[in-house]
Amino acid sequence: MSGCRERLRELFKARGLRLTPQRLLVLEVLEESDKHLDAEAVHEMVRMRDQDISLATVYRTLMLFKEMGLVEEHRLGEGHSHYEAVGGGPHYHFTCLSCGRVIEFDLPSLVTVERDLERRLDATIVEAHLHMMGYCDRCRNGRVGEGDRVHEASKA
Amino acid sequence: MSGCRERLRELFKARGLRLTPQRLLVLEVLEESDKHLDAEAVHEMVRMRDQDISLATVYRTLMLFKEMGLVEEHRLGEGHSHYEAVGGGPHYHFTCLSCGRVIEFDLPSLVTVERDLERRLDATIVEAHLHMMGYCDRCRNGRVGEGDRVHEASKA
DNA sequence: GTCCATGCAAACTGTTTGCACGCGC
DNA sequence: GCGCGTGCAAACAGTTTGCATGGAC
Repeated sequence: MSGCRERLRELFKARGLRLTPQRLLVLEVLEESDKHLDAEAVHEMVRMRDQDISLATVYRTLMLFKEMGLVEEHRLGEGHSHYEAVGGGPHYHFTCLSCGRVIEFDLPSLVTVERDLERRLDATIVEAHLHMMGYCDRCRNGRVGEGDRVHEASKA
Repeated sequence: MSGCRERLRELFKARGLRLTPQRLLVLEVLEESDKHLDAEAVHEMVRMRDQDISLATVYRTLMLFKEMGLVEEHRLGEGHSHYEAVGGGPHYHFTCLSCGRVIEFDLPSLVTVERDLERRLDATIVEAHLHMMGYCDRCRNGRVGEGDRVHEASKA
């Protein structure tokens, strides 16, 4: 973890950026959570450790991290964004149209598809978002009540 | 086209909805354009035929059409939505990170992937959005100037 | 000491809603 | 004529920005 922090510090220095406590906190929160957090949620969690952090700073930090490639932004059809620290984990999403649950999954075969498409379009593909929607196991059978519209992102 | 309109009329009547000139215009505009239009663009184009249509009506109509399955909504990473009349055409999107061009493409093999995932998650999949990002042929070679951030949706 | 980063509040964008009137059925 | 659909303007949510102060380097 402290090794990580060293690399971070260099990453920032290289760009003439400063590694402030606020920025560290935002990154920590994102790395510790395996859920998709929206800006508001990040703000709340960060505030539990530092009362005085502002929502604007959270937004600025998330945008910065996105540009630096440390964080990914997802728009899963709702009116706002969710953020996730980039890591080895699965990168695609399934949303249940009934209970709102978000399930992450991996799909190695999509890489083949990417290669295919690159050739067809003569393009370079940098990123792929796959978003499936439908009804999850819980809702197909026992049907759970709506309302727990949480991004629990159970890894599959 | 008038046959289409007849089917429409029945679709609406079945739900106790009214087929107003405003609703017809919105649908016409979406069907005539092969681009992805955002609400504002639809509003502008509709206004060329009826000055008095309001943006609120456009939004309400788009939402209604989405629920009826006549129109699809896409959020391609920008802060707002784009709409497209559903048709036989390709359904997936590639966005060029340099010039902003959006290219639509088809990908029949994704259906196999869907089946796979349904089994793995024990879920029913209703819809799939695939959004690739990278650099298009024009930008990889000749590099076009940024700025023409249009949704031209060249079919591939 | 320099200059980037922050907090605050106000601005802004895209979208939704309340309400009285108008028009399709 | 009944009641859905409309236009208008105001409300709303999420996000961005201007500015003076504060803190990393």
